[in-house]
Amino acid sequence: MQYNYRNIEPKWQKIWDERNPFAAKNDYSLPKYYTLVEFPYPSGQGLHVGHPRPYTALDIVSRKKRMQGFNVLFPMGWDAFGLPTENYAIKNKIHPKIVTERNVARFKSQLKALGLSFDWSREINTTDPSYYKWTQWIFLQLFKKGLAYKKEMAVNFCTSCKVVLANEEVVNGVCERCASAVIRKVKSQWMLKITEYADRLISDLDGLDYIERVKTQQINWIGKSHGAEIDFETTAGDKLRVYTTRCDTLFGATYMVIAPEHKNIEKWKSIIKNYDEVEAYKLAASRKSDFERTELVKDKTGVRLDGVNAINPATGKEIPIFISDYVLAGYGTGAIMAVPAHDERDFDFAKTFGLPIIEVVAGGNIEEAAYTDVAEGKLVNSGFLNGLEVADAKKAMIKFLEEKGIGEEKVNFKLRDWVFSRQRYWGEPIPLVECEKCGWVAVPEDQLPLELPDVESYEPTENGESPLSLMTDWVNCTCPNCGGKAKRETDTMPQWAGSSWYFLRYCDPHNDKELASKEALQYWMPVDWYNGGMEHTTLHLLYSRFWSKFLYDIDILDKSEPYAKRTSHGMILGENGEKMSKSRGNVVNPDDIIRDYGADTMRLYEMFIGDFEQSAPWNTQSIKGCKRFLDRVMNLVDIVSGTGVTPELEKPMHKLIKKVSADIDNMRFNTAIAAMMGTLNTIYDAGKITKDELITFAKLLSPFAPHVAEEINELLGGKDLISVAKWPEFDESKTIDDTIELPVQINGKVRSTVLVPKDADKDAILAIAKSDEKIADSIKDKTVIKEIVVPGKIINIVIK
RNA sequence: GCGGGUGUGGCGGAAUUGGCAGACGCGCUGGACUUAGGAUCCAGUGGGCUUCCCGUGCAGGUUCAACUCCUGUCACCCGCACCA
Repeated sequence: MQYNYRNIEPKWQKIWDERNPFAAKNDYSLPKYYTLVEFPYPSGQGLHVGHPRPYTALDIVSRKKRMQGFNVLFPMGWDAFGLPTENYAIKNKIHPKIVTERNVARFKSQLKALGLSFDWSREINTTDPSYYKWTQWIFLQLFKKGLAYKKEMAVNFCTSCKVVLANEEVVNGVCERCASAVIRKVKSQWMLKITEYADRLISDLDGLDYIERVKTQQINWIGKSHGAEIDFETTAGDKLRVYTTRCDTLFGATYMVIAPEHKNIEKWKSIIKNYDEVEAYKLAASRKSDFERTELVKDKTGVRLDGVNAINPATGKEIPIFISDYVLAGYGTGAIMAVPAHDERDFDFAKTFGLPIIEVVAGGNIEEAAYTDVAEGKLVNSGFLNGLEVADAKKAMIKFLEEKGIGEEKVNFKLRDWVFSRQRYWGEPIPLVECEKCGWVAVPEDQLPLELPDVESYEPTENGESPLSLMTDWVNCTCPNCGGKAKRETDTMPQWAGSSWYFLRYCDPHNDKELASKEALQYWMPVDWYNGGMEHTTLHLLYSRFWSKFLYDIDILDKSEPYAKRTSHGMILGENGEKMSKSRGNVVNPDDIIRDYGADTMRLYEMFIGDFEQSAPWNTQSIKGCKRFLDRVMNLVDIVSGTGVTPELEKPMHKLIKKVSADIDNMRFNTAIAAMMGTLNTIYDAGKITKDELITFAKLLSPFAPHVAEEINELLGGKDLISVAKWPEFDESKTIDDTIELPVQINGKVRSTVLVPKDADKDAILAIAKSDEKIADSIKDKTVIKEIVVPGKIINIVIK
């Protein structure tokens, strides 16, 4: 039976569209399963073959769960605010809304051509005012609870374009579009206090089924560290506070370093003798990003503050103070005590500047390198700490600091608050007004959504303000509080905002009273299985968990964690093994693949390409194998005869059901397909198959290649959709062979294999092994030292 | 630099988690069918000095047994907070 995918794929897609068998039901008494994939940013390039990999994977999971009787929610939408659309709009003078509509239409038709079982009736779009009304509403709740605040922040500013740039738009320190110098400009920005949730974001990971590397990456990103803050007296008559995780090494602090932005520099201006030099260094540092600054370059740079010294509170000695850009203003107190003997960065700096290196923990060779091991070594040269282990020394030091009132224990996080302002047009307007009398005031909730006004130009303004700031009619307003003169906030939200809660909207996407009804949220949440890229592990995943916890705290959600399970797929690389990108010219368009091989083949290949969690290079040649497999499966329709069980296929079929079911649950799609290929070969060897067996085979195949499965089912007389048929079950006893082939090793090398009954005991197995001709030959005239029999696994005879 | 990960035939990968390394597929070789083959079918396919030996980035170690565990080392990939 030849099959023509160009006819049958559109045919079944149309039928699915009409009958809508994949819509999630609003019957909350059914067992539910919520599968989620990251909704795409609808870029101008359309889908590339990387997109369908995770979509197909969770489509397979969703289809299987439906066939197992679950009420499945598997939705799709568009994360459509963002920079590329805005830049395209600026360049081509087209409204970003139009650009977005176009891109969404293209993406949607491409996704539909893949036969994905999304519930399209729940489609959402973050740029839709009926959606971002609730994004704004959540922001207002954060604002009202004091979790949104304004802070001076450095931003990238192109001196030529007069535009605030994203980090990505800064390439080698210059503007991506005009190659002019980029400076760090200080602006007042809205911030969200995600750091208040830092502890919970770590501890609540405990009960969750996230793959391990996602958990560790989150924990490390949040970066909880235990340490102490210590005050150092200075010769300027004031104090300089540092944060350290190694307060035990205080006796070894031979100098101090403060960040170039540290406020004391301004304060000490009159007593710093080399202020010009310091100022010049500050300027140079302002041109670097944090990333460039912490990158360990060969030579550390810095300038000593001539005229001010600090006093080490442990030794009482005067030590110099430097500014250097390896110390960041945003972490800890923006100042450190430098212990070159036990910190690599301090060691390098001390070597460069010829500063004293004093060993205070024995165990290393500080002539050669800093000794940073905290598990081993005792304190030396450290007064009252001498002889203590590092951990004990830390405790003793904290006690000392607290008694003297010059410091205390302190927990610090690497996690920083979330910069929530963008000086851009294509984002959700921040629904706040600044009143001359009342300060920042929330736009009343009944006035939401605060819609994005139409502007003439999407370019940010001369001074780096958002394009919205030019719309005086829109900006000038009255204060909702006192009725006085007020101005609207003209910054917009980052793209992260809309994606921080979208999974909640899917639960009840058309609700105009609430972001979603309480019942819908109680029923559907949490997401049972969320798959997405590793690149979203630290930002999107953390931001959305943060918002969920906040919504839990204000009683919108009854669970504080949004995702019960999180997995991550590997990237599909170009044929040359490099990341697919337009600039590398190695992008493969799924449209071409669907045209030449069909959607089922494309789906199958993307799942067969390798371990789902690992990246794999695309190879158009290899697709043929998947096409051949589907052709051969279709051909079974011609040899099918009778009903019931074919004796030689009974066990292979039961094994296959078991294997495919387990592999889907464990996201081992590649081996599930390999098993189906193997069984198909067995069927061909047998040369026959019954109708019942072929239908079972089609059911197992249907999550992977749904069009082919539907077609086979129809050809065999099936009236209902196989996509929602009952998933096959297996009989465990029929998956076990009566005899097992066991390898027999001599001295760890396989010399023969023997067939043993499945329930034979060790002695029986050994006897069979020894009666094997080859084995008997090997052990005669030799001394047997040891005999190892692992039933079901192996026999190893050690001889001399 | 910091954090996370990967390394197995010509290629993508598999190996029940310490038990036959290379399942399944691509490619390749030979054959069948054919006017034709970039279709289909059949057989073979890690390497070598082929009763045997070697082989999972590299160097050691533990074990009856190591792709799997331990120590060291090299290479590559992803993220680094205004790309999404």
